[in-house]
Amino acid sequence: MGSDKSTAGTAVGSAAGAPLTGARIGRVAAPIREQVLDVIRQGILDFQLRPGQRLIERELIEQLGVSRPTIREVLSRLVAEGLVTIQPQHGATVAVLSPVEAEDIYEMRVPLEVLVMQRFVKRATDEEIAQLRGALGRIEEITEAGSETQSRLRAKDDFYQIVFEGARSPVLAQTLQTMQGRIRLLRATSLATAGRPEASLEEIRQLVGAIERRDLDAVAAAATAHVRNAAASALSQLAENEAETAQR
Amino acid sequence: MGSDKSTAGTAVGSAAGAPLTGARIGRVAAPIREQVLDVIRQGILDFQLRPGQRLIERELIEQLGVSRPTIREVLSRLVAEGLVTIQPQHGATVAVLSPVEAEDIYEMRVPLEVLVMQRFVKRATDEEIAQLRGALGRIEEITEAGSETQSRLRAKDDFYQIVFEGARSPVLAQTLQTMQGRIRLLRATSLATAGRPEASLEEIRQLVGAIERRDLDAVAAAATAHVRNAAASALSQLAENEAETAQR
DNA sequence: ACCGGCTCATTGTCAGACAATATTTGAGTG
DNA sequence: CACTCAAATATTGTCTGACAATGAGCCGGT
Repeated sequence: MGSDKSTAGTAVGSAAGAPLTGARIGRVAAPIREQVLDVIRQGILDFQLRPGQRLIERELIEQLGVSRPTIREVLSRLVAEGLVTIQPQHGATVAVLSPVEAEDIYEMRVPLEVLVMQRFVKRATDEEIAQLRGALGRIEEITEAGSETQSRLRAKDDFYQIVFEGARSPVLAQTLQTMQGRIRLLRATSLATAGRPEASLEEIRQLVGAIERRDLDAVAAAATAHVRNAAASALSQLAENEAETAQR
Repeated sequence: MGSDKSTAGTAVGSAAGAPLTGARIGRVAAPIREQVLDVIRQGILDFQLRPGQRLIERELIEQLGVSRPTIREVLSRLVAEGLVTIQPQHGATVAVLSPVEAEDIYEMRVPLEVLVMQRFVKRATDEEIAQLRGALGRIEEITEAGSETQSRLRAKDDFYQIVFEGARSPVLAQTLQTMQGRIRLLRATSLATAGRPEASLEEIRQLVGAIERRDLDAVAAAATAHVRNAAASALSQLAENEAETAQR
């Protein structure tokens, strides 16, 4: 199964005499820990690893075929991202987002998302704006087809990816990306998928329209509305879940 | 010097027969890597480690008396905090903040700081507000005494500590704390200390006043002004420095 | 049926090792 | 004398193996 070990190790080695060609494309260096990081993060973000689930080092080692130091480094990184919690003598678990934290994150997201969207307006090329329109189109398709949550999430990720690129602010992008990751945790917790795809879509349409018109105020309004609505939807659903759980 | 090794190791072990007393207070567990993390972070924040300086694993190991995995874990964490940069096959250096990044961070800080201050107004106890006034007093003293940059920074840290506590939003607090850390890097880069202590002090006075009156709008205005001015000052100084360096 | 002790699972930390790559130094040449 | 190429060195990336210490669950005794 997971015998990825060989990936980096052997491969290129000492082939023959060809002295110049052997380099560049070989690209032996695909830092293992980056790969591991991506795998686990994706596992969390795709809900394969559920919030609250324990992440036992030995198991991860076996499944991924890497060594313990690597795993530990990766887990540390994920802690920093807020996707994993470590209890001192007890180990790592996939983070569980409390409603209060979720609310905070949404509240922080509002102004930051306004900022990034306005940046996009100011800095993106026409081509990038066109790409954004394209990404919107894909979201529309998926929503109309009533497709899986997974693919809609992915389409939205693409959308944001374009925004982040065009906004030319790595710091802002990274912060927002982390926040969105944590919020996705929430979605896993509340099983949600907060089924308001149509409303959400319309908000995004508004947003893209405002961006194309380069109307900063409208952009701010649309971004604010979008995040606020998403927050309201997610939190109410969460509250519901909470109530149910409590009743039991 | 750094023979902290013994801290955890020997201590409690297998003393004699006393079966019950050995526990609790002993507190053998002071996670080494947390200590290491604090030491290095503090080193960076106190300018002992200058931006751009290389952080060679072997040296850190020798100086701190811990093992390599520990060091690497800590460095990873610091990367996540934005205080350290790692270039793939080349190692870690203390992060250097570019003017562009700095501007971004300040811009993000504005709305977040408004948020945290408003939260403080809404959630802090009267006692906490009084503590804030006290912290302001200490900043005043230090400023009037024309004391060292270091102690003024520390006093301001205390001030913010109270704000973060009272705002009851760990997520927000952590984000802002990280940002402030990165900004402090900037200060080290531009040697700065941005000598505008009086103006800054007056702004903080305004802020505290608004908080005591529980005037949310005034709080927002004061917080915005404070961050904006700090940004302007820091960035202009940075630009100056840049120009000088370029001339040479 | 409850409490205490014991075993086991898991983490925290270390030491040492090896390969792969970047940087620097040095030597040879035009 | 400047420049290019090759060897030597320094440093990171990763693995293996080991041990102590702590927390959790189980089992037997009262």
